[in-house]
Amino acid sequence: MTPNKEDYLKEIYKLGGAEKLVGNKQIAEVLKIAPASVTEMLIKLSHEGLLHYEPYKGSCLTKEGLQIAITLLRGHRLWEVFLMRHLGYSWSEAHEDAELLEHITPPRLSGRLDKFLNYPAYCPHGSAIPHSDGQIDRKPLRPLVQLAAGESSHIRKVAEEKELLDYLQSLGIEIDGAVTVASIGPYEGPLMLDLDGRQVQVSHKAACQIYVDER
Amino acid sequence: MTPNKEDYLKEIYKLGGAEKLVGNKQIAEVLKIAPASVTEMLIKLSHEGLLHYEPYKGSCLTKEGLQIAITLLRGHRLWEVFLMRHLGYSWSEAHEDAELLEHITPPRLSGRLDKFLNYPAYCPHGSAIPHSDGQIDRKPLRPLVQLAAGESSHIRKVAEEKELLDYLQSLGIEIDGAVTVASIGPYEGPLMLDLDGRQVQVSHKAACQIYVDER
DNA sequence: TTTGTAAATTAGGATCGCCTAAATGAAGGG
DNA sequence: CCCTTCATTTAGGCGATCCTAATTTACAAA
Ligand SMILES: [Mn+2]
Ligand SMILES: [Mn+2]
Ligand SMILES: [Mn+2]
Ligand SMILES: [Mn+2]
Repeated sequence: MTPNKEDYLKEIYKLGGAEKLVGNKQIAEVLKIAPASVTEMLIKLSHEGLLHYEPYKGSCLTKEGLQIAITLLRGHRLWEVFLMRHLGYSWSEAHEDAELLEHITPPRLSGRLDKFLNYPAYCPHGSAIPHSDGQIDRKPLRPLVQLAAGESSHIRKVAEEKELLDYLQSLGIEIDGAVTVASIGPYEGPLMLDLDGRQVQVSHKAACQIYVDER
Repeated sequence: MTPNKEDYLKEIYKLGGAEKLVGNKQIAEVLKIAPASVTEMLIKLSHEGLLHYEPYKGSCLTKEGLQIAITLLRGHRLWEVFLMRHLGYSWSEAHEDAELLEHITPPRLSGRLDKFLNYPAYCPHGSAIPHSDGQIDRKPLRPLVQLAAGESSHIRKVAEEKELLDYLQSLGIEIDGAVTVASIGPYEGPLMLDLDGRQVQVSHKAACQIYVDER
């Protein structure tokens, strides 16, 4: 296992590779690697038994590949908690450095870090932290953009992308904070939100990447 | 810069490459890489301006190479403090995992870790932690094995090698602890030490790797 | 059914960091 | 000063991972 192979597995997982076939194109895009190189690596990973590869169709993770992806996500999210809680990192900084730390986090380290942090259930961006046995507590969520004007809910998760994270943090958006959609601009216009009495405007695109409780 | 190039620079530094020329043989040994491969890499690193390479003579670090080596040592030792102080690692475990963490520790991270740890001066094994400007507070030390029977001093540092660390920690040897050499076995025989009233026997080889105050 | 388009694969190469085996240089003892 | 020995370098290769360009396949619209 090398850091880049780990990233292949992790990204395939994030693209839904635990349930369905993921196309090479998407993998090439998120990893910023030429499609031809992705084909090559996928064949190698399938020979290693980490994923099922169907030429011209796509790939999905095997049990072993899934295990590696989840272990990686666990390390990533635990580090994010540490970096924000104890070192004063911002949302995007924590995500950035955790991207590297995740690759050198053997079970001994993630286990002790987990204990030190008092077994956090979620990363600072709201994603569930897998347990050491690979179990993940999922919560059903829907994008904020699906709420109708006047509807209220609680922000539970935001997508992890540097620019988005900096944007949302500068707006003062917080995980588990209450939100009410005051108004929705027409033609994918901005949404006006009420956060604990504070009025905040967010773009339609950002609202697609913010998740709130379902129902 | 890649992790292995960083390790070349770090090991050259530890072999004295900041002051004198270091031979390829030694570098090959500590890195467990074939001498031919070392030659090749040294030439590459010299083209990158990180060290001065004199064929058949040896190498010494340039200012830039030294900077990288010291930054690496700083990250390594700060992580060791964190791992032992907060995660309950042993001497050898801390050294092992820090070996990996050091390579993914940008200044932002080491700076904040340093602050979180309240600016420790030494790693758990007694080596000085370089400041962020590269400054290192040296203390003059001599190996314990140089003490005469009856002489007393304080243990300030131990060499960082897995087996040695496990051995010394199992004996209850501690940095900054008082030590008196009770007796010295003949012909490189074991030393009997008095540690705060406790009698402990250590091998000659180990006594070569334990450092106490000079004079 | 044909065909255009996007996705995927194949072919051919480059670079990096490592290896073994063979050749060469340096340096001290005789 | 020569020779032995050990350190070092050179030569030739290998596997991993990435690339570009060319070709093939899949799929859906016409
Ligand atoms: Mn990563
Ligand atoms: Mn996160
Ligand atoms: Mn290292
Ligand atoms: Mn140390």
